Amino acid sequence: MATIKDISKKLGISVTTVSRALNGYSDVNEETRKRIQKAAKAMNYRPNQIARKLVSGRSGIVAMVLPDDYGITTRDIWFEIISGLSSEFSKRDMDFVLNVSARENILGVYQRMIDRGTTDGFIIIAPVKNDPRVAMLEKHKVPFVIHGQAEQRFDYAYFDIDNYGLTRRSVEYLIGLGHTRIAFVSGPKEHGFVTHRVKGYSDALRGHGLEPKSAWIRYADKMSEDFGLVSAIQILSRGGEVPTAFICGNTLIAKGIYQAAASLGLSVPNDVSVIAHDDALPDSRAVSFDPPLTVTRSPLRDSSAPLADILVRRIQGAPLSELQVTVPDQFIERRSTGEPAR
Amino acid sequence: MATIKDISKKLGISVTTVSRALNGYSDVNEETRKRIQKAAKAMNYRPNQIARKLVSGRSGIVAMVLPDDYGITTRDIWFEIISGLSSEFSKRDMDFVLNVSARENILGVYQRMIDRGTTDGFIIIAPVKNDPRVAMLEKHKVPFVIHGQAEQRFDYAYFDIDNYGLTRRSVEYLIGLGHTRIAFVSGPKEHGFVTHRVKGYSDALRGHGLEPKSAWIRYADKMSEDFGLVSAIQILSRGGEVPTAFICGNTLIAKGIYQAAASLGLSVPNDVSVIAHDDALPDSRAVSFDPPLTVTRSPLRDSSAPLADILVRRIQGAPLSELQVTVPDQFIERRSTGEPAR
DNA sequence: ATTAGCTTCCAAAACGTTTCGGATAGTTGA
DNA sequence: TCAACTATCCGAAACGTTTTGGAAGCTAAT
Repeated sequence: MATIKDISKKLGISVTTVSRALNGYSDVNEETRKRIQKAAKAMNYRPNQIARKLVSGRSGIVAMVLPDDYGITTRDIWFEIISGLSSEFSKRDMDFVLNVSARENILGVYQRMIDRGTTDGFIIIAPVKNDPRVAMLEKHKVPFVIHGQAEQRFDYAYFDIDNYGLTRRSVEYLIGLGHTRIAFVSGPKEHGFVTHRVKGYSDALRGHGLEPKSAWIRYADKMSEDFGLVSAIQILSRGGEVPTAFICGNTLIAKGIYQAAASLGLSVPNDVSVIAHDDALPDSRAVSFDPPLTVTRSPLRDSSAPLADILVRRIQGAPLSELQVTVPDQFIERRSTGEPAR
Repeated sequence: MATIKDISKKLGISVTTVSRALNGYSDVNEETRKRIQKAAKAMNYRPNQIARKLVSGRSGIVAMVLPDDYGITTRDIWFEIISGLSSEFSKRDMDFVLNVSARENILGVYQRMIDRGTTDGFIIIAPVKNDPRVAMLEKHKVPFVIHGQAEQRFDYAYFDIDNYGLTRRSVEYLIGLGHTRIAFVSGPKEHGFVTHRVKGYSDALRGHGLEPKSAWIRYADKMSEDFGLVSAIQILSRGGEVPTAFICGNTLIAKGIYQAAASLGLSVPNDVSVIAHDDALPDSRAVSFDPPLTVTRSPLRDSSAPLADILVRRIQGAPLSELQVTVPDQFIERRSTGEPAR
């Protein structure tokens, strides 16, 4: 592999100048730069990343650590995230290191990677309250970006959708249709996004003089079709008042609720309206539900590029204030929502 | 972070000796070594991998590139492989870089990674005939290991199960039970493992004076439940002779065949025997089929460690002859196979 | 004619290791 | 006593970059 020295020797130009020419510094004559670039291309020169890292202190390597169980949803979510991130970092000429390990070893993996010091930064997904990963990375001053918001604090880089607003708008929309009894089926309590969604849901209800009922708020360990099915049947077959609408943490839960409704002889949307948040995974398409599902939509795939950007800029030392991004989602009205029966 | 120099300075011992002490060379007094080790621990010294790599010429990084479509089976297979490999390399203090990209860009990704030169070696999975990835890596003399065997050639490192023997034994077993009409539903023709399996299947039949019928050999683009279902129905509802047994490339196909049998009012194993190859993915457990599925079994998970070993040794320059491994599988007789009806 | 400033270049140091080729002192063998 | 070993240590070079701190030459302003 050609090195910078080879170019320098061949052209009779100092190593310094070659380096600076190739790195776009302004203190080299445009003509010399051209010559150098031409030679570099001719000799198929590629900067040795290792050497570069030794002096710059950076490796161009970022990492993500995943649990080997399904996590809160399905492997499809992991895969979607992995795909997006790996290709985004690849575009930026960085290496995306993945480690999948047993949940109980994850902190150990972080420790080892931090110790080895080959990793410029980490991406953290599915943050929980007082996330120990965050604590560890902060302690060692390793840059990271969180997908989602874990804490009430705001001194870290994150990218998130507007979880609060998303349920808030769903509730407003349903109330607008005439609903007053609205259930919410979401994910595990300890996850930040769930907290925010519940708050958005509750605030919206209270804003219209309705008091949220705890029996109508369900927290899944795993946001699956099964959980949607079970929750809906439990909620709908309990004595007394039943909800006329369901808000779902994802489309899988919605699918379970469709099934529950069918099993109970109820129709969507005539008897129950259903609305879900849609991560737009390639496999479960809300539009091909029957009836097509009304959603708040923010494609998971769209988070990859911003996450990569934020992490890169964090590594370069950009101020935190620029690295805290919340994006709006899209509200898509379809046929799973309508006026309540009576 | 403490460096070797800090230790050297603190102890008044040369950098060389510190390095050699820590790396277990014999030309350092045991007592000095103790002192150095103690100091290293006290100062929380971790060798800087990057610096180490600069001199050794290796990066400690291996990579795998995957297509972003489902590939021949499901994402679960990818995830299983990724999990296994990433944790194996992690154990070896190496970084596992993953890149998921559109199928048509994969060669470009390889090219870029090769050019950057930060990758010590690659793992190639699901090889096809005249695989362009193999050609490219060979051309650039980059070490790699193949999961499976792609070619008739034998001058590359690979790890594989005995695909030929696996179908061969399945056929022998079924013939032993009295079957003479046996179908085989497998994966895409261009994949090496399919070729080998078909050969094992055909050879076994011919060995007993039976001629394989091309109508009873099915090649799936995607080894899915759907393909099993469709294939079985097509084969079983065709006029004339129908098979009394099915051999399946994986358990998903078997599941499809179970469903086809049920739909056609046929019983497993009374009307059709079913036997499959089982990669032992955590989600689809052959033992909980109804009836439990007879399989040739070789857990995909078990291939991670050997693959990692082989690649590491390839990178270190071990001779190819030691790096070509085929492992036997386990034959597990369950209740999906029996004597043919008449 | 001097100073200041700009453009263009470069030698050398630095990053943190490993490794090469000794050097020193003590011990052994003849 | 001298040569040959052995055990233990070390200086310096090397890996391929980037960065620091000028230097040289030229132009423009004073």
